[in-house]
Amino acid sequence: MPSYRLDAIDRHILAALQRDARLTNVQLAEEVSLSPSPCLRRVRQLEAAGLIRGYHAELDRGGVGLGLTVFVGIKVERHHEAQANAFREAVVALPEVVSAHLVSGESDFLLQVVVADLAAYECFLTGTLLRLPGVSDIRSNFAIQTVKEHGPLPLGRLEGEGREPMPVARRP
Amino acid sequence: MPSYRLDAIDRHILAALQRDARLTNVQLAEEVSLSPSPCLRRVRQLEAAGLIRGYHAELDRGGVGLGLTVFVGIKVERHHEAQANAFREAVVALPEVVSAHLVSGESDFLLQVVVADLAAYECFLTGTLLRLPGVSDIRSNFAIQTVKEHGPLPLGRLEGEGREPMPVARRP
DNA sequence: GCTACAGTTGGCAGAATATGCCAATGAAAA
DNA sequence: TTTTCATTGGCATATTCTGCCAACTGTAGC
Repeated sequence: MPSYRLDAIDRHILAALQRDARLTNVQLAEEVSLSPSPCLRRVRQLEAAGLIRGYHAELDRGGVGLGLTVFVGIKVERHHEAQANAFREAVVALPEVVSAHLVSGESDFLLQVVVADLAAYECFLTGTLLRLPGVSDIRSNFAIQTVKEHGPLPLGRLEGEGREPMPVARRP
Repeated sequence: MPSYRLDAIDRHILAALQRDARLTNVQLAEEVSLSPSPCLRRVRQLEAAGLIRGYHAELDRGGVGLGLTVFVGIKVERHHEAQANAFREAVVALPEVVSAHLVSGESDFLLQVVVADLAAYECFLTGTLLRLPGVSDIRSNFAIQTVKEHGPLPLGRLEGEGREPMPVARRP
């Protein structure tokens, strides 16, 4: 289990696959100035190391009939640890919840919820969210306009083009 | 320009590609119980209709050295429309900003920002965000734990398995 | 300076896949 | 029933995937 170091080519590969996950290995190899064999090997290594967690199609939410995105701030009663775990597990299992983070600040959790319309959200809020274990307060912020979405991670911000810039641990 | 209607097979295709964008067309065809030819044709149609906006690799943020995610609420002075546009364009151009929405509620905009660490965020906040045009207030909520991320859109919540459920317009 | 060595690369070949074309199928309209 | 139209499945060819092996590069040790 060697600990992993990303060189410039690895970052180039990650950036390219982040932009277009359906690149052919031949295309990818050409983009990063490598022949297909070592390119594929690097991709497999990045996958095995857990740096690439998956490949996903990005869908048009409005187009598939999911027109409403809501950012939901939730406060929970922090008395029991078991209750907090129950809350987390419940949230993970909800298909309408696209992402959920424990955050600092006013709310304890920040959820991104995707539903068809306001009626569906009302149903989800009163029928599901408000009944989750330990919830003490919910604040719903509706997305009125999407300015930017699914932006790529800023890999360019890591380090220059140095040889072996950054030690990276394998999956914890 | 035929307006688009999703049937059960289309939704199945979308769900599968959302889960794993590197599925082979042969695998995808088998999963949706179609032969490769019509399967590929449907995928191409879904892409052309704009329902599939792209395919992206999901990276491990910590693994690539981007260990800090911050949700940033921003209030802007709403006096000039031109100023609001300038703000939007500036935000879109920032690589650290992974997503940005105009939202209802306390803040006007909600940004998701990804940086290496707290020092990088301090630099980004004081050197970039606070200097954006029209910003009047900024509230930073740090992600302490990621409970769920990149959850698939809940296509199952759309309609039953009816024939031609839902009219969908082409790209606006 | 020279040798041994570890890691990486590039090329090759067989298997699998992508993709355009055409006939066949099935359902709705006349 | 017949016509029409959209969709499907199969086929052939070009491209790609992927494991294997030899060559190369840079480093450490002698």
